[in-house]
Amino acid sequence: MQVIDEPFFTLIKSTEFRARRGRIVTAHGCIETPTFMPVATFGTIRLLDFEDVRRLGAQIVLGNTLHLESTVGSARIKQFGGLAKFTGWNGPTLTDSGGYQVSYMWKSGTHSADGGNRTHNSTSPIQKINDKGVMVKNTWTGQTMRITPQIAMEWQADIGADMVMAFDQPTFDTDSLDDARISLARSHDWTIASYQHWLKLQNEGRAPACQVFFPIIQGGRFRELRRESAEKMCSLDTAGIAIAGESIGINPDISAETLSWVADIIPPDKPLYGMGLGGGPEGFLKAVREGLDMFDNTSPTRLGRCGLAFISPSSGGNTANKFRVSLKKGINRDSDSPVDSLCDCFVCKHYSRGYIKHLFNIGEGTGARLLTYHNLYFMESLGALVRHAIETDSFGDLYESWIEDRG
RNA sequence: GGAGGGAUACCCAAGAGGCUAAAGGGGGCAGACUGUAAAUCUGUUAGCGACGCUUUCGAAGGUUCGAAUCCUUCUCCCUCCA
Repeated sequence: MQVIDEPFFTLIKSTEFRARRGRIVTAHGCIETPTFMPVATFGTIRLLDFEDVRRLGAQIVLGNTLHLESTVGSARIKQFGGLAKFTGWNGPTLTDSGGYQVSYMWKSGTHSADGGNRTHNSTSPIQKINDKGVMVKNTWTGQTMRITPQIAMEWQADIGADMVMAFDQPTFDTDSLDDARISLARSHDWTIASYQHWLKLQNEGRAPACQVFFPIIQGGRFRELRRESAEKMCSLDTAGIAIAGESIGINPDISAETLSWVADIIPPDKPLYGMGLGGGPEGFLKAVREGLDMFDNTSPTRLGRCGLAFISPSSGGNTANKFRVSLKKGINRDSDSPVDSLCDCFVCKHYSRGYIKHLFNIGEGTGARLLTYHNLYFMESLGALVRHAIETDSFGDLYESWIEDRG
């Protein structure tokens, strides 16, 4: 692993609102921010290969520690020289710890708050959660796996991504203030345990020298908890900061509000990563406006597989339709128009809506592949537009042209 | 010419006197999709002046309190034998 002289994050330009232009330097390459990061949960972007991923403009991809450990295994990835080499991507990578999966798989069963412990139904693969960690049934092998903050960081050290995340516990938006406090306290304990153990791993040379750690701000829908969490997470001497939870992942306005609650606490020299930031193009623009530098979301890939494509305002995209069009709808049967009239991805250059509708009708996976490619290209292009706009002091104009003023 | 089998909603296909406006698929339409238990899931799919009414299981009659279901005739399709 090469040694890097440059700082991990450089703030290139601050601008109107809180939008800012930055650059992240990793051992596997630079990342211009703000940027969208495609999700390669199992070490692959579903239906694409990494040649596609490079071509569509991705700068970094995500892997998920729980999914990788449950399948190929972190030890084997280490033998291959780390995630970037193993997958052939060879570019910057980030791994999520699995904390999110634990929480939402737990939540998907019948659950109730119970002193920070939750009772659950038997269909959930999460067998037990307590302050020390989690017992999870491996969905692929059926084996029971133990996850603690320490174990999660060891797996991430071996997987060897450029950026690793704390093993946290997301606060549910539906939690009462008392439950949210309990959950947040555990999340903080786990994050600090994650960080301390990761520092140890790095000192021992088990974690790559150029790997960096991100703690995660939680706190759900409570301003005071969000601020408390931000203070605590930012007090750690880490290269970056992440913010997460349902209120980051779902509604763009709530995401933006949540970001605004903590904006003054985030140090300007740390990149801010919105985990699973939802809302597609709208979410992206609104979060950038509140100072977000990097974010990921599964929607471009998942929606693409389900027949939904992102479209720009030039093709009728707006906040009401979430900048989406469904290529499965009958109205597209006779359409020889591209998915998006201004997009210059190979899908929009060569294929019509009618043809893609036909591919979905016959159940041919190529349709899903084409939309996966388009959607990721779209998000990466939007990132490039945003960066250019910030550089040329026109972010406000770009924002207005996409997000209409609704009173 | 003779002997069987069949016809059910947009399509395929269950049902063999009341619990059937009619299972299940497909297709259509609508909706959802967070750090991917997801190329997935959910709802809906005769009509209307909708907690009710009207029409509907190839067609026309009949039996019955009640028929997609039983009987008669007719139409069309398939298989086998001449």
